[in-house]
Amino acid sequence: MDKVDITQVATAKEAGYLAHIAYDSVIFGFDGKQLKILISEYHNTKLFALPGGFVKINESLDDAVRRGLRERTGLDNIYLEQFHVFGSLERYIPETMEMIMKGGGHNPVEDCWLLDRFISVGYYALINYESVNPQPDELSDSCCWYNIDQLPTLMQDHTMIVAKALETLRDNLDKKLVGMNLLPERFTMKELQTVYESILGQEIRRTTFQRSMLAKGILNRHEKQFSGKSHKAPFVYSFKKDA
Amino acid sequence: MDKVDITQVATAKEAGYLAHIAYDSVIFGFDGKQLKILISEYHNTKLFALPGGFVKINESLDDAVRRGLRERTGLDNIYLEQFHVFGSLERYIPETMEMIMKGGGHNPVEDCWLLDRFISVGYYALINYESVNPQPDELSDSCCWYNIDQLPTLMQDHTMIVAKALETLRDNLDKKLVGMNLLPERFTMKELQTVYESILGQEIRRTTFQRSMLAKGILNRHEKQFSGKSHKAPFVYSFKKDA
DNA sequence: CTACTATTGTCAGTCAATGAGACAATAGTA
DNA sequence: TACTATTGTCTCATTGACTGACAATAGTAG
Repeated sequence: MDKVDITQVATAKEAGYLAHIAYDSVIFGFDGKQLKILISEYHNTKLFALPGGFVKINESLDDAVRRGLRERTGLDNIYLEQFHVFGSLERYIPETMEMIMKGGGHNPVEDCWLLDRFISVGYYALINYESVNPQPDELSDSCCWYNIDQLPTLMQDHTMIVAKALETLRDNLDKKLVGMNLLPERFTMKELQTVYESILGQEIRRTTFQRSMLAKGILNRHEKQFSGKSHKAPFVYSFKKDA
Repeated sequence: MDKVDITQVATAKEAGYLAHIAYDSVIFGFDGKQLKILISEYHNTKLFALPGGFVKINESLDDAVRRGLRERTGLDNIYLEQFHVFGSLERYIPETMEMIMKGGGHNPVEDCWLLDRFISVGYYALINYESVNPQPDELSDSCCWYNIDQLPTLMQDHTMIVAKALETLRDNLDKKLVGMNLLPERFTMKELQTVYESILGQEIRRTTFQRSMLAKGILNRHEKQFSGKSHKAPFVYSFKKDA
C-alpha cells in the first residue's frame, strides 16, 4: 500500500500524513456470551495496544478510521462513533514508540515524525463478531479478541481509553440501537439481553427487559427456532429495517 | 505574550504550536432570560466565528482551551467539556484563513502553517454571565454575547459546531449540574426553570419542574427575596456544596 | 407413554415518577 | 379594601417500571 517506509522520513508530510494527530479504535464484538474488543500485540515488545493509525493529508478523520477498520476487519459500513480526544502531555512517550518501531525491524530516522507528540481521537466501533477474521498490521504479531473483563495490560493510556469507550457505550445504550450492530441478523431475546448485560456489567430482570424491548416496537418476531435444548423454544427476532 | 508573530513563520514548531490541531469553544452564558454564546468578529472581514486557538507544544489540549478561555473571559476554573472533533476535508478553506490574517494587518509568509489543514476539537463551557467582560483577541474587533436563536452567520462549519454543542448540552442536562455553572450563586426556581427551558428549547410545566428539582435534594432554600413585583415573593435557592 | 426439568412468554399487583389542574398565600397596585 | 400576577403545595390520574406468579413447551429420564 504505502510506498514510503513511514519510519524513514522525518516529516509527516513526506509520509503523506497529518502530523500530531492519531486515532485509536475500540472495536467491540459479541460472541453470544461476552463482550470483546480487538487488541493488537506489537512484534518483539510484549506491548498490547488498541488498533490505531494516522490521518492522510487528503482524507477526513472519519475516513481514516474507516480505512483502518477495513484493513483490520475487512468490513465496510461499520457502525462507528467518536467518543473522546486524548491530549494530555503524559501520553507523550517517544521511547515506547521507538521500541515498537525497532521491534518491527525499523530503525527510525533522526527527528522522525512518529516520535513527536500525538493527540489521539478515540472511536468505538460495533461489529458482528461472526463476520470478521481480524488481521494484524505490519507492526503487529496479532490482532485478537479479548474479553472486556480479561484484557492484558495495555500500553500508555489505552486502558483508560477502553474505559471511556465503555462508559460512552453505556450512556448511549438506550439512545442508539447498539444491539443491531453487535448481533447477527437474527437472534433470541435472551441473546439481546446478554448484550445489554455485558455492556452494563450487571444483570437485568428478564421480564422487564422483554416487555420494554417489545414495547419499543423495533423488533420483528419470526418463527420459533428449535435449539435442541430440553425446554420451550424461544422466538427469533430481527430489527426492523427502518429503525 | 507571544514574542513571534505566528503569521511570519512557516512551521508550527517555530511558532511554538502543534500543527494541524485547533480547538473551537462554544461558551454558554445565561442573562436571566436567554441562553447566549460568545462570538468573535474578525477585523475588516465581516466574518463571525467561535473563539478558538491552538495547542502549544508543551501544553495539554485541555490546558490550551483553558488558556484561551482565560484570555477571553478572565475566568479560571471554568466548567468545560469536550463534545466532538471536526475533521472533514470541507472545513479546509485556506482562503478564509488568509482573509482573516490580512484583515488583521498580517501578510502571512509563504507556506505559513496557519494555512494548512486543521482538525478542530469542539469544547463547550458554561460560565456565569454576570462575572464576565469578554475580551477580543488580537485578530478580532469584538467578542460579544449573542442569543442562541439570533446568531449571525458563522464562518466555515461553526454553525454546525454550535448545533452539536447544544445537542450535547441537552443530552447532559440531567446528568450534569448544568444550572450550577450558568446561574449566579443564588437564584429563584423560575430562573432555574428558564435555564432548562432555553437549553431544551421548549416549555416545562412549572409544578412538575419544581417538584422534581426539589426531590433531587441538591438545593438549599434561603430567605425570600422581595423582587418589587406585585405578587408573592419567591424563595431563593443555591446549590448544595457537595453536589 | 408419563413424569420431570429448564426456559420462555405473558399477566396481574404494586410502587415510583410524571402530567395536569386546583387552590391558598402574598407583595405590590389601584 | 379589592384586585392582579406569581408562587408553593396539594390531589388525582396516567404512565411506566419492578416483582412474582403461572401456564406453555422441547427435550430427557424412567
